[in-house]
Amino acid sequence: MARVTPQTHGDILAAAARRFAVTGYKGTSLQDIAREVGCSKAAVLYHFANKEALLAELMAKPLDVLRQLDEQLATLDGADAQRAGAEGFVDLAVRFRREIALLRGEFPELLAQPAFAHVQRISERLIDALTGHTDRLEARIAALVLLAGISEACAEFVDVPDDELRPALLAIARRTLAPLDPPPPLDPPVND
Amino acid sequence: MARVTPQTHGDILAAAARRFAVTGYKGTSLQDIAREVGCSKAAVLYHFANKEALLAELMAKPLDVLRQLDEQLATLDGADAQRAGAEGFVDLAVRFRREIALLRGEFPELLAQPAFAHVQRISERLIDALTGHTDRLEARIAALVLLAGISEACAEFVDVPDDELRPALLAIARRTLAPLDPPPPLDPPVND
DNA sequence: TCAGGATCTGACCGATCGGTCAGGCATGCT
DNA sequence: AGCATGCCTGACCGATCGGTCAGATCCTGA
Repeated sequence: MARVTPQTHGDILAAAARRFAVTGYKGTSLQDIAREVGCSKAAVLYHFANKEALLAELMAKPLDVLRQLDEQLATLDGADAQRAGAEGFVDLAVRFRREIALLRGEFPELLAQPAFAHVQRISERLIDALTGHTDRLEARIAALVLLAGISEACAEFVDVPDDELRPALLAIARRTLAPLDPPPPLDPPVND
Repeated sequence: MARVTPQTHGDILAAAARRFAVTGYKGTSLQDIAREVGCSKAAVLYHFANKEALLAELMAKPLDVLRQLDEQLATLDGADAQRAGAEGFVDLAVRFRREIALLRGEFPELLAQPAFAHVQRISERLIDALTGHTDRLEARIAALVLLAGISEACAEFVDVPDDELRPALLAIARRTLAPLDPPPPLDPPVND
């Protein structure tokens, strides 16, 4: 057998990303990953404590960026929050679209895993920002449509270059989000 | 002949729908379903040939409605197709949101199953209709964002009454879809 | 040269998966 | 009564899952 160097760690990570993106987290076995790398399943578990650790390492960077976006949004309000939330999430989604692809709707279950304990609350705050911190039902629905749609589109159009995907998604986001009642920017909106 | 059969068949179907919606298709075992019904796993497999047959029966009606929508869209063009596609899909998604919820991102894999062989092509034609049969990239992305977003929103807001969810989604769809009423003469306008 | 750590393997584990099977228990028909 | 049929069960099957383990192989430094 091909005896390879410690790049195996990275190889395993890359193979896992590829398989997860196609067959999902639950739908991908450690055997699948090992087969794609060309090593034994035991080798995979030598480099990673368990299957969840693999996922956690794959998602570490995007989760960190998401956390930064969350912090930034906490300082904004109204239309500013709306705009920054949309742009921030589009940037994040485009940049990490391969990582997003591998979550493929397993979100509800994966969020229950320890590694993603905080993501649920962050995404709720993100939706809140996208509504401009209003609580109108349609605004909340629009925000969720947008987040889920962008995620899915990024997973689907992995091969479209960033500089085509990003402006397209930004234009879509601008249209989708309901404009706050006062359209012009300089008016501080009222919070409840 | 048709004896007064216990409602076990329907009970199993309902239990499966509930479990699938929470833990997904792959994430739900026949044991789980049997436990929720209060019968044996073998009883589940007495009423349904296999796990896939359970899913197929759950999705039969929504799939039929989707097929009807596909037929209708084949007769339309341009803005008509766009409008009919959006309204038709919103209606379908709202009406069958519980069924949609149970697909929870397992779409890519489930579509590979025999029962859903044709769905892939239908959804491609639906996206095409939502673009007004243009092939601009942004229009295609917008259509996919909308379809995926609506599906997810319907799965998320299962408890919102139809007469609130439907108009909200229609308004969102109208905003999200790129307008093609003024036919694109030359270059699309550059923003920013 | 050789010790020792890093890397990797095959064999194996218990659990659970989807699915099969023979038979038990009612009930209704003749 | 006797029989057939619909409904359901527990026991069981092979496959696969995530994960463990003892040891083989490699590389490096003393």
